[in-house]
Amino acid sequence: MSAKTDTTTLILDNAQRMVQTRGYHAFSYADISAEVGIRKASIHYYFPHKSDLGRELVARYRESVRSQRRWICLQTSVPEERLQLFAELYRDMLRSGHPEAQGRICLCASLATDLMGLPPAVREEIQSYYIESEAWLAEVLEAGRSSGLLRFDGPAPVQARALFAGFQGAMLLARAHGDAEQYCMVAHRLLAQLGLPIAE
Amino acid sequence: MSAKTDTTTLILDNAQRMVQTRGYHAFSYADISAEVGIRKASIHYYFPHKSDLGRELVARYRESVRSQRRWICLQTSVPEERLQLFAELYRDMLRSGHPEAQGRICLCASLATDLMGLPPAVREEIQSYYIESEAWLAEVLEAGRSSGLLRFDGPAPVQARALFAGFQGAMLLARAHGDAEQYCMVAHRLLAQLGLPIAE
DNA sequence: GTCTATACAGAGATAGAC
DNA sequence: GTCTATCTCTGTATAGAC
Repeated sequence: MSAKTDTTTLILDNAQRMVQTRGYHAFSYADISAEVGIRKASIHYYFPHKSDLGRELVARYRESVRSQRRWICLQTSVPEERLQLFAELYRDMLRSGHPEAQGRICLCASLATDLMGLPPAVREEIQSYYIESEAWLAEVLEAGRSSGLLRFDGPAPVQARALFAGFQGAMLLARAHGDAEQYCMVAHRLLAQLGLPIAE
Repeated sequence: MSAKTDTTTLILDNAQRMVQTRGYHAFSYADISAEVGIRKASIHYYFPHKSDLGRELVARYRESVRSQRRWICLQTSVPEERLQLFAELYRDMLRSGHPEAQGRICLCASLATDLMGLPPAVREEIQSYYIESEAWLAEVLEAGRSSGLLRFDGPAPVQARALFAGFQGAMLLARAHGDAEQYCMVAHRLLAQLGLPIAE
């Protein structure tokens, strides 16, 4: 219950939710102001420019997902289970929010759309997120193949990127269809193709 | 050489390119004005509201892709080859533009990010696009499985959605990595997983 | 059809008081 | 730290002349 409730965190939390649901260019300092309960000008005290806010948003998100991957590695050392738990991170994002999920997708999937219209500093954070995520998946895939539990051809980094692309796209599709469960079905299928026994 | 060059088409072409590269909220009537060479106010003659422009954009795109799918069906009746050609539609989008591809992704992938901040009429067009595309892929997949050339488990519509999600996500990733060829590698891997022989 | 001119709202941002 | 006040720029949209 002792969640951090300092102003910086409140601003970031609300900004992140809005980017995940509406995109970078569709939220403003005025929107945050209304949610957090302080005036527009006060937000500039914490984040002088919107690009500062954007960069910090991605940096924090990267660190958060990184820490969730570490958590996954503590839970299990079975490659299939690690992939399954990773898929569930994104499932939980889609489901999060009020009763009927509003549909939050991966922060970086949302930002990747506007990529070309984003400050360079933000763009680089996004690229790093993708590189990190794909590298982790590649490691897990390779471990699974070595142990004979996963089956796929070609280099693990390519398979990792294909799997990751599937997750990112599945989030977009699930939200467009207005049904978070569509994500789960697709994720399940993607993992099953790797030779996973029926799980979850 | 007799491409339509009427003003309506010019506006739509430029607007589409900007949405595909920057997103819906990151282009304005002023931007189009500069590209097409008429004043902002004149654009309102063709599209009174931006939402009118957005709706027409997706409707035209839907029809265009629909017609390209028909073209694919005329080229070949081999399921694997149809999937391959479909994947190449998106590859060509990523590559299109000036020498070094600027990275145009699927119009609907771009719009799907801002989905919640879009006029309902636009949102419905996008959903229809996804439903159509997935239905076509499901048909092709089922035909391939029947003929013994493709291998996958479970219902074809789910596999179709997983494949489509892979394409959409691969476009996002390829652009984020700044390399359209990454899309090709992922698309190739996605198709190979369906039991395709090494092609192209 | 295309123009000039203008209205109006919202955006990001700053100055300076408390 | 947070406020009020203000600024400038941009975005969407309309009116009316040509």
